[in-house]
Amino acid sequence: MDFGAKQASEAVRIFKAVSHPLRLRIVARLCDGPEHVTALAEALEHPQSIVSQQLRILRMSGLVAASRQAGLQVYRLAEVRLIDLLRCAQGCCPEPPVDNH
Amino acid sequence: MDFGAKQASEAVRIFKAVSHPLRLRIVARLCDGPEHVTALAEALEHPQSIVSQQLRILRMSGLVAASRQAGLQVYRLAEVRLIDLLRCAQGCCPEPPVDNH
DNA sequence: CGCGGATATCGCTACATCGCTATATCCCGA
DNA sequence: TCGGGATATAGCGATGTAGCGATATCCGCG
Repeated sequence: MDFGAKQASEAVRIFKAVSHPLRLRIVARLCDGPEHVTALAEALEHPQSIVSQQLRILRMSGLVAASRQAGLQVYRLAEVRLIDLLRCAQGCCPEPPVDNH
Repeated sequence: MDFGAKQASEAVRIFKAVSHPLRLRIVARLCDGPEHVTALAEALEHPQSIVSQQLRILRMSGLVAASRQAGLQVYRLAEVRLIDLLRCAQGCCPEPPVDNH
């Protein structure tokens, strides 16, 4: 498998963004649909300021995007392919045996 | 998609380890088979001390393992699921389709 | 033995990130 | 226009990580 230097840093952008338990869980939640800040903070049981801070990091990394709806700041996934990545990471990739070459 | 706090930190262990261009490229290389330190350092064009340092981190994170063969310290993948993860990251995450204006 | 290549570790400085509190900003409805 | 909920940011001390050169350790071979 070959990662060029440029391709590597691109992938690292993603990996870094989810290299934090709270951020990972935020992203995982957003995979199921948009949510607003306070709801995330409550669901994940973290202070609002921290959640907001991590959302900012995710936003700057391009993983999520925000838009205002009904007075609430709603965040959603900005990179759909994250779903595959997370699913792979989550399932511990139980399907390697399937493809026995 | 649901990541429990425990499951999240487990996944983060992996993500963190590859959240560094050099480490990512090392792991990617090891996906194709074991290699020894100096070969990695030369292939990736980095000083030996740095490669060794990152290998140490990867080793401590449990992503790679080392063994001595013919006088050389040979590193290999320790987590097979990394192959799927990297393949996904490589194929899915890096920049959007090449739309040549 | 002891040399020399291979590998690991150390000491250091610079910079990023963490978690947190307090505070600032935004925006809607009354 | 004002109050207040919703959201973002600033500042802080603590900790972590990067990269580097120098040096220490390991180990097979002659």
